[in-house]
Amino acid sequence: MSEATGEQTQDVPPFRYTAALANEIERRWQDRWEREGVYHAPNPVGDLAEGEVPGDKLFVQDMFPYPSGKGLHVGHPLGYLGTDTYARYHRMLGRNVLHTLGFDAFGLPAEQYAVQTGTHPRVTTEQNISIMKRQLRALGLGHDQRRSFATTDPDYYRWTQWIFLQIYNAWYDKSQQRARPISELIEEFRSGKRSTPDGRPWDELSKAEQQEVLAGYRLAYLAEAPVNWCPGLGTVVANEEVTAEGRSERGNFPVFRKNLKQWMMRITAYADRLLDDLDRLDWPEKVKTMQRNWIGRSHGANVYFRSGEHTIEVFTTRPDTLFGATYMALAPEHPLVDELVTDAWPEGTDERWTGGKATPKEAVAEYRLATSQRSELDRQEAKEKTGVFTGAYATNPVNGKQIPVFIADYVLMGYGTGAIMAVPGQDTRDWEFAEKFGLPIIRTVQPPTEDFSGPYLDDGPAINSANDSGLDINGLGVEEAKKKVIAWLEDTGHGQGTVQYKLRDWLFARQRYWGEPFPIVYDENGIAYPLPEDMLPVELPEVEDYSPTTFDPDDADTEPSPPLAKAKDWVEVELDLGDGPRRYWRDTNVMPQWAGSCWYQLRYIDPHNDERMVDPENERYWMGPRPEIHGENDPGGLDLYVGGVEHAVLHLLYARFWHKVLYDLGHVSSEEPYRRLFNQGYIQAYAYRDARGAVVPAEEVEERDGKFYYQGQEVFQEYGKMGKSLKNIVTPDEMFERFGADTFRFYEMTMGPFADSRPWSTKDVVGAHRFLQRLWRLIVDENTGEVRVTDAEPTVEDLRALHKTIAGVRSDYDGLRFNTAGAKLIELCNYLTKHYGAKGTPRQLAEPVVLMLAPLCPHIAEELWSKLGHEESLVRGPFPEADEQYLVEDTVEYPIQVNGKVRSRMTVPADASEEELRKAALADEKIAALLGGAEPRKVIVVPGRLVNVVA
RNA sequence: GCCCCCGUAGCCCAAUUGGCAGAGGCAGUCGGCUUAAAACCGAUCGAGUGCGGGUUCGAGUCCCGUCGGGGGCACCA
Repeated sequence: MSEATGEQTQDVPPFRYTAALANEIERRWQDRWEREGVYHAPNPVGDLAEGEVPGDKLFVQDMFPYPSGKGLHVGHPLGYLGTDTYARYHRMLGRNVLHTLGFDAFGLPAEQYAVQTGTHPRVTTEQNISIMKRQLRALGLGHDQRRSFATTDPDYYRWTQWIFLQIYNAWYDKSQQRARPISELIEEFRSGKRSTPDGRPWDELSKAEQQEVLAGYRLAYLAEAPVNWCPGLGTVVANEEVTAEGRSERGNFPVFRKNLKQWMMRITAYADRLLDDLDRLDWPEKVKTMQRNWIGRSHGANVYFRSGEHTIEVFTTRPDTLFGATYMALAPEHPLVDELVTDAWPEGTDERWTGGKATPKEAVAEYRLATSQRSELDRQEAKEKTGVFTGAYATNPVNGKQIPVFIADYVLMGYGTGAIMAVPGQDTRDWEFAEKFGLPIIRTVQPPTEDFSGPYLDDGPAINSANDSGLDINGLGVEEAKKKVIAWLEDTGHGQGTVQYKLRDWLFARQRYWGEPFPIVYDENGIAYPLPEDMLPVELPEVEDYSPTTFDPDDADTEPSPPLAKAKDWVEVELDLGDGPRRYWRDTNVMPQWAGSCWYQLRYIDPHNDERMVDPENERYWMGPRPEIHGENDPGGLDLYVGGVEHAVLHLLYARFWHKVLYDLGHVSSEEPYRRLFNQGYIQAYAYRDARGAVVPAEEVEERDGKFYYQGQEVFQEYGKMGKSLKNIVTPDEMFERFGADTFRFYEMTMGPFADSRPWSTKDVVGAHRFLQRLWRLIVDENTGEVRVTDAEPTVEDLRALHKTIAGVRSDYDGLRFNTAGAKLIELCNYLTKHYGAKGTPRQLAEPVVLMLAPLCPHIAEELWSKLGHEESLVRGPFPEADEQYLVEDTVEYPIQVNGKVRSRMTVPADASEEELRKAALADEKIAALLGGAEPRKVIVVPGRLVNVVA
């Protein structure tokens, strides 16, 4: 059986472009590229400078990969190949291109492995990085390797810590809308320009009191904050890491709200700028929308409702509906509830309001207990509105009406003021509540129809909205009505216009080992001290056990104890921080994984600089604003950032925040890190399950007549991510072995639009392979290995085909349309094969084809280029230019339509005027016959396209 | 529940942005090479654009409705 394969290979011509030959070529060129440093991009200054740099530059970046130990599947490199192709194209055009790839190497998998096996996470991480580097190298990526690093390198995280200190030592000056050094704030306090909270002079405050005041301003601050404590993991998790069911995304353990002292980042100070500057970015609209929703700015008003001697403050985005407020609802946790609740039910209290209790106090206590016992899941899934009356009434400021005050769990303490004015006429939740509790419903916006039922949420003229104190908004639209009501509230002292955000401050601490330690120590009184720059980096200590202390997953009354706390010798240090040698205790938290990826683009620019995070001159060159190219509003940043849409909110928002702080403090010249963002699609794959629902190996499934079979049994197709559990993984290594890297690259880049997700199909890869074989054969004799190009002059037809392709391919590469660029190259190759397959290709045609292919398939292109007699690598071009004279045709064939349907065709000179086209079309026999002598009503002439006769 | 994206040959995808529905690949069919085969070569077949309306001289493209697939957010006042 196996003998057959041996005979097969004997028949293959010795110099055919096979996988084996491809592999040999690829390895050889990868070695040469590395040896010659062809992808090195010079900097203006510093250790990577080589004299004058070209003014024309391009900074391309892929989203930071985590070096997983599992190795890559064919879906992973998609983005890297896209940026590589784009970068190569621009490098060939003569631009200075910065493209490299580092590793976001702190993270949980290595730490969990350490917990299980005792292997140091650094060991695992370094192994994984070297595996990944080998795979990336085999793809033929044109990275400047000198600029690669991992976030776990002390040389890198030294600067992550340094940036943390910059943020810690800064505050947000609202009047100037920018961050300033904390020292300037202290000076304002000291000089009395700004008064302290209790009015005492600054220097009379104790150190602890001063620190407490400053903590209210610092952009990185310690706060007793409600956090998501997960005893099962032994750590606190961010909101984003908690599932809708109130459990940890990882491990699926219960998560409890608990007050703990934690590092926070005051990202909310930047909410407006983060929102407004989205307009200056060249990003997918989808991602901008997601960020806008996440920041969630809403304009509205805070309104004061008097209830006895208390004032209940509510936030509303619809102050125009104030006349329709028929009750109030407070979050059950609202602090005012205890004060408001009355001893007895007012006379005639509706039974539905009492929760079946004898007094409001009992009802409130009961309801609060019930609420606290319900899980997040229950509260979210509950469709039925619940609540109880507090016994208290409040006064609606616009009309003096007394309205009942309820507590209800659909009101959240964490949003707005934790209290709402309920307007059933214009709010679905309030409507449902009002119906259930028999509360009045007053419409204050006119619905479009008389028989409209339910709450009306859209715009319309205000009704029932006027009082005797000078407020009348009847007839006004929502926006105008809002403005007028806000003005009235402010004039009369009943409220004021405000802005609310959904965005919360960023919880910036993890109780883990494998992360950046904080450059902070505490004295015996718990006062925090930032370490001076010369004590950086604070390196991770060795520990015997990498796990945080975990607890019974259901025990909410436990406290975090991070692994670093176990390194006693490291935690307790004697330092001289200016007050002489004293004893301090290190912070035992580490930074979250986002920290390292918030600023890595800056380090790519100046990876070895040990004086600064990045030299300003280098930063300005690679990232500075270029208004002359990108318009006067250009914020600067990367020229192209490519990655999956899954990072639309968190990573991209956090990185923008850090970058803006660094900009405010004068460390960078760009206002945004990523000028242009592109989300590549995902490569997915089919998977198959048998009748029992068990997954079967996708590779062994056969298709017959639209049905699928595995070992003779019918199986059923589904579509999803590549992964072990679906048994549908295909690896780049398999593809290299069967076809070579260039074939793999070409297939992956041309199987569909870069932005779209699409299914992998191994059987289709052969198409790309055949194309490269054909192209190879145009230039190399398969039997002798000799170059078979000729000095023959190409025909005009040849040149038309060539230059049309050049123009198309250029614009496709520019627009990241690699699939259509590839199709155009195949088309040209097929044309050449047809005309010259038998007699050898004119050099004038062969060379441009090779050059145009180079961004997609660099190895085979280099090999052919060198066979064509060029000693220099084609990495820096040239790239063919289209000659206009071959792009215009002498004659054009026009379709002639009658009433939009093609009825005839004509060939006319390309420069025919509209009038000539019109005459020629009407003179056409078939058209004349169809018109039957009648005058056409209208003739539409679209130059270059068609003529349409309207009969 | 709300928001966003996508439905074009058996399959993956093009279509100068409102102007002749097909560039390219896979599969199929026919032929060549071969004792035979194909991860070889050549030729060829194939959809009126998910469905229903509308605007227009003209709609895959714009608008409305609907069905299907994917993604994001979610008692956010």
